[in-house]
Amino acid sequence: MPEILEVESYRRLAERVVGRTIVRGWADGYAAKKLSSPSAWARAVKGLTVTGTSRRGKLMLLETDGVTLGMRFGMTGVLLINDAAGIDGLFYGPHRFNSGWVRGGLEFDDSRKLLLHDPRRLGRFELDPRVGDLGPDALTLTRRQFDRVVHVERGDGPAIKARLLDQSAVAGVGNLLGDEILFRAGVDPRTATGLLSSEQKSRLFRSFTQTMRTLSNRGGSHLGDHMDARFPGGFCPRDGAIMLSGTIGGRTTYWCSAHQH
DNA sequence: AGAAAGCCTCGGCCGC
DNA sequence: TGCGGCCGAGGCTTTC
Repeated sequence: MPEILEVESYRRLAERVVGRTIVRGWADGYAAKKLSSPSAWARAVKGLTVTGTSRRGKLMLLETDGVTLGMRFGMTGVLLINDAAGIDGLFYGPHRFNSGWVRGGLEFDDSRKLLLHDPRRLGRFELDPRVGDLGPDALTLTRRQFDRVVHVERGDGPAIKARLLDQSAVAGVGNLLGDEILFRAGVDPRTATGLLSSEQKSRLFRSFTQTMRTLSNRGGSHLGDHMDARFPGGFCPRDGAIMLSGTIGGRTTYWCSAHQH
């Protein structure tokens, strides 16, 4: 569930702890999988003061007076802050809170806690993450940046769907946003990136920015126009044609048999 | 029971 | 034929 729009909402939530000092941090073996050990998180974060928040694609960043703290949410991770008012957060996956699903977090000097709630254990904490490995952020992608996203050095390149999901090309597009961008642009997800016509590229860029803006306003990556037809045997909400599906870029992909070509 | 919205690793193979 | 890099498949993990 967490694609770029969800992670951006987590970042806005995390703004509430800017200025606070971390008195304690903890992480289980899964949340700390990218660190040298689970205790490395607790050691590194203690005493840090949060100076700001940031984000690149699906990677959320807490800036501090020391190391930068990175958080990834995998497929089911949600960021929560509990305070006197109780659990405060957004749910996109299992729509309930289970304390057994809290994989790690931070406690601040005002006793609030920032929690990683993650049933499937694919969320990760990082210390000074390598933001430079990621492409430009999808929420602010310019046409110039997009042209590099669809640029292919040699051969025909990967399917455009796979390229859109490549976080080193553009950071933040997940499976649902990728399908929605292609659906709105009327482009077949299997099209080799290097074989896209200039007209298709233009349509894709317009669709890209429009999808980000529209779904952000609607409130989530799962609120795209094609979602109603996202099941085997579904019909395109735009023209009524049968939807096709298959695995592209390693993920289940749905597209319209008529208007996406 | 099978599939799931992220990400990492590995191995095959393409192209120079 | 050799090598580096690209690209796709598979695995992780738990839930509904």
